[in-house]
Amino acid sequence: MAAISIGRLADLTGIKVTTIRYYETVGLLPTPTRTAGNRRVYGPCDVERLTFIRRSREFGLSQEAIRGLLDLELDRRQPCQAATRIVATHLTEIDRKIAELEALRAWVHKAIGSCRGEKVESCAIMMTLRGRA
Amino acid sequence: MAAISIGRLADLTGIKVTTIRYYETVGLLPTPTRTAGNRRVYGPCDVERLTFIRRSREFGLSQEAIRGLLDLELDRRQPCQAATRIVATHLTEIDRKIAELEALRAWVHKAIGSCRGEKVESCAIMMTLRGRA
DNA sequence: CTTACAATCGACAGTGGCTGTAGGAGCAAG
DNA sequence: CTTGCTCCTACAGCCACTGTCGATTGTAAG
Repeated sequence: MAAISIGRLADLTGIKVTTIRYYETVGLLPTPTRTAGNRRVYGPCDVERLTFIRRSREFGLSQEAIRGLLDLELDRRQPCQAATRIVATHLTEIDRKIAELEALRAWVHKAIGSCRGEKVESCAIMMTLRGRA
Repeated sequence: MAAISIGRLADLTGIKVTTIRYYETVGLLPTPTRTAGNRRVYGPCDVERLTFIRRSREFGLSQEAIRGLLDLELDRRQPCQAATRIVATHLTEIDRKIAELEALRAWVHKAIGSCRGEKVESCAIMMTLRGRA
C-alpha cells in the first residue's frame, strides 16, 4: 500500500501541511487513519481530492462551491449541469468584482490626476475625501 | 453646544452605530466624552472625521492608509506628497487586483465554454479541476 | 407616575480562508 | 544517544466588520 504522510501529501499537491490539517477541520478532507504514533496516513485518493481542491481554489472558488463540486464527484455518472451552474455563478461574481474595481479605479485615478501638489488643506485628493458627495 | 448621540452620528454619516463603536476600539475615532448616563457624546468634528473615514473606505482604502491620511489632516499646512503616495499605492493595488481577476475570468470562461453538457465524469470543467496542469 | 418602547451600553463570538505560535512527541541517521 | 527533522494539538491572529446577548437609560404617551 502507498502510505503517504502529511508532509509528502503537501509536497505532492502543493498545499501546506497546516492548510491540509485546516481542510480536515472544515470537512473538505475526510479524517484520515493514523499510525501507531498518531501520524495521519493518506492514500492516492487523498492526493486526487486535494489536487481537485487546489485547482478549485486557483479558480477562486469558495469552500462552499468546492464542497458542492466534491459532492458531484461522488457520483460521476450524473449530468454536469450542477457543476456548470456553480462555476457560472462564480464567473458572474468575478465580473461583478471586476466592474466594481474598474469603477473604483476610475474614481481614484481621477482624484490623483486632479492633485496639483499643494498643501494638505487644498489638496484635491484630500478635498474629495472630505467632500459631501 | 451641538451634542450628538451615537445614533444621530450614524444617521449623519451613514455609518452604523456598531461600526462607530468598532472604529473607536481600533483607534480611528477618539474616545468621546460621556453623559451622566454613560452615553457617548459627539460634536461636529466627529461628523467631519467620520465622513472622511467613510469616503476613504468607499475609496477602498485600508484602515492603515486611513490612519495615515487622518494623521496628515492634523497639520493641513504640510505638503500633500504623503497623501498622494498613499492613494497612488492603493491605485497600484487596485490595478493588480483587476489584472488578477481578468486572468481568472479568462480561464474560468474558457473552462465553461468547453463544457458540452456531458456527465460529471467527462465534463470539461471537472476535468480541468482534476487536471495535473 | 407608570408603562411601553426605542436607543444605547459592553462583551464577546462569528465571518472566510487561512497563517503563525507554543510546547510538545515521534522517528531516522550518524 | 543525540541531533535534527517531521509531526502533533490547541489556540491566537489577520481584515473590517456584523451579529447576538442581556442589561441599562432615555423618552413619549396615557
